[in-house]
Amino acid sequence: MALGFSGKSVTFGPILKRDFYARPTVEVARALLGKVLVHGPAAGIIVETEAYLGSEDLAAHSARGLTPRTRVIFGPPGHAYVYFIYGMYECFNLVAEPDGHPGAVLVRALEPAAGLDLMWQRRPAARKLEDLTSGPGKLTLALAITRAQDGADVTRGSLVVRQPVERRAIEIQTGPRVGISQSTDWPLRFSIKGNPFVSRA
DNA sequence: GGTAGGATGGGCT
DNA sequence: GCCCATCCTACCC
Repeated sequence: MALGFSGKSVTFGPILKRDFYARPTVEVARALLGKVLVHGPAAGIIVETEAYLGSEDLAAHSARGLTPRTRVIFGPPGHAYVYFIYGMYECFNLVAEPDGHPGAVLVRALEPAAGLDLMWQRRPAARKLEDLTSGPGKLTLALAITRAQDGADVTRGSLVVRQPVERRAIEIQTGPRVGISQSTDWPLRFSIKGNPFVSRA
């Protein structure tokens, strides 16, 4: 069973190629809404993203420069940046911008689209469908994305982003990012307006 | 309906 | 030693 934006079934189209990611981070963050994140048998439609810029964005991990943890953000686009947070959770990003230029898009929420049984098993704390993947730590649990995928090429392999077969018109809601303490006023959070799987209205 | 507080460990100063 | 790009539970309307 697969859900669409309005409950209709959705199948998956071609994998997004590297040039999709090789452009300004904000463009990538907006363009990812409605695309399908697939990891093995589990998949979800991306409904909420945040852009983290390389320069002057003090909320971005890359603001402190290239370190062992942040090296992937400075590398070629179309790769996964996965980091460990609050001692318990992992967050999944897609690297944007040309090689050598930092920039990453945090995927904050998905609409479950495939592998629902697996997701329920991996998310025993979830009480209802809207709880399964409506947050950055929730969706990595549901899709079994861990630091083992840090640096993975998302244009090939088992962790990829696909075009939905049916393109639909969506309205993008823009606002400040969540859970940060610096650069808090920048409008770098994007979501599909009205989608019930967004982490916060 | 709402929120305060705790869990838990890696990264960097 | 402090700061986290978070989530869940308990408890209170």
